[in-house]
Amino acid sequence: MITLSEENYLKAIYHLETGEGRAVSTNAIAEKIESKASSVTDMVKKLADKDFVNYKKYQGVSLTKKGRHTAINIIRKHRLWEVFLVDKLNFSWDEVHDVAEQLEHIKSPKLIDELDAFLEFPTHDPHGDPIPDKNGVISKSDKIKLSKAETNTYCKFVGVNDSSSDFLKYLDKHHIALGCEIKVLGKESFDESMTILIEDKTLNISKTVSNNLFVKTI
Amino acid sequence: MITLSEENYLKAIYHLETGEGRAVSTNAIAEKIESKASSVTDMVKKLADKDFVNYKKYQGVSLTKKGRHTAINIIRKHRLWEVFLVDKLNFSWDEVHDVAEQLEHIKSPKLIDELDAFLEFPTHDPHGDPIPDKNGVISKSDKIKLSKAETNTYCKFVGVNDSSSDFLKYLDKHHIALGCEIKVLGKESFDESMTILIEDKTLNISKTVSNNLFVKTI
DNA sequence: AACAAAATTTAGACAAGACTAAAAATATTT
DNA sequence: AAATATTTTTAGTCTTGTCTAAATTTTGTT
Repeated sequence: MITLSEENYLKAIYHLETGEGRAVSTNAIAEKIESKASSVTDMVKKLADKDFVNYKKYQGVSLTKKGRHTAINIIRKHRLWEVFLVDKLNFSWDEVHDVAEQLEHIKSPKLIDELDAFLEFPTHDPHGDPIPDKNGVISKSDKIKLSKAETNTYCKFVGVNDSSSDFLKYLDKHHIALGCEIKVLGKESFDESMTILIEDKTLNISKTVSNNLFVKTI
Repeated sequence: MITLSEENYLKAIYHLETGEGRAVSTNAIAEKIESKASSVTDMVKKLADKDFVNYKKYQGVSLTKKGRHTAINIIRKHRLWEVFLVDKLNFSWDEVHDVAEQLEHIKSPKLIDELDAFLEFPTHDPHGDPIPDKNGVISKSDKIKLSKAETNTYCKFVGVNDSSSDFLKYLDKHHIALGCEIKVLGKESFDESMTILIEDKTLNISKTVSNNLFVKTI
């Protein structure tokens, strides 16, 4: 049996591991999980005992196959619940995270598969992140950061990097919604801000914003 | 903030309190929650500190207004989730309990009201139990135990007393479903078994069964 | 009313998960 | 390569929720 706390650690380690190539540091986990490094050391030992992670003192942590599988399953649940909340219960994309953090820990062999079917097997959550399938396979995507797109190219907005409520509300305010078409009109070299055409309006966005929008060129 | 454990205690106390008229005993709570009396004493003190229950040493426990309100809200969540599982996710009525026990603890101001609306404001759960409304009001019903029904009366099956998986499967096997019409054909005085007509078939049921079926006379 | 039985509470212990402060190992700088 | 800074681990403590065993109160019986 896996505890709620253990699940949260695995999820954090998974996200850190896929960001960075190498073994995840104690400090990085502590920051992500908003705890202290000493607490992480304790928990990581427990996870290693249960064969969820590989751990050598002072050398960082990596997920085992079992650990990765478990983490992906939690992420699958999280994202499916997000789709449910938005599609069926009128939540907006900036409201779903905290509730999904709770729902992702519900344990039922049947529940998630039925939910998946009920939602008609969605492939992406409301923020554009891919939903792992039953076997833990995650579809790769050729999305890039908008900040990397060339001037005068057309692209489609397919996901966010930062899914904080504040950022999502900023996007709503400017009518930037998943699926929108964007034309890159130009970039300023001094502050790396960018001018884009979206929904027939020109808009100037900061580097921070363009770095947190994923697009596909079309 | 209320913990998961505290919520489970409140729910247990609520169910025991509405069964019996008087204050709930430590032992009764321990049995319901499958723990030990000493653990109950500890927890009950904490609940009293937080003004969820009234408690005097050796004198049993009763819910305060705040405690009852909290308990009813948990029961509302439990029953709404049960409806969701049965109506939308193809769970059968004997499969929902364990999952609903987990889902009832999800905290979100918005989630339950939206779920309620999504389910079109159901009044009863899949076992025939009433769903408290937003304000904690529970519809009273004139249901009686089938064992109390007179010979030769007609009635409608509206709820179960025992909602254990085994009992529910027994009912499924004999095609006894919520809403069925039942005619009481006779009772044996020596073992209090009962012969009924249901779905055009006669069936002999034990006292245990007739005691766990709620009906309304029609 | 006194005694036995049952129920309840207290005292002390334990596991999980977190923390602080101090020690140890690794990284970085000069 | 030594000195310093940073990171990580250890040691010891705390809280929550549970337990067992012993003590206490209440209840039931003669």
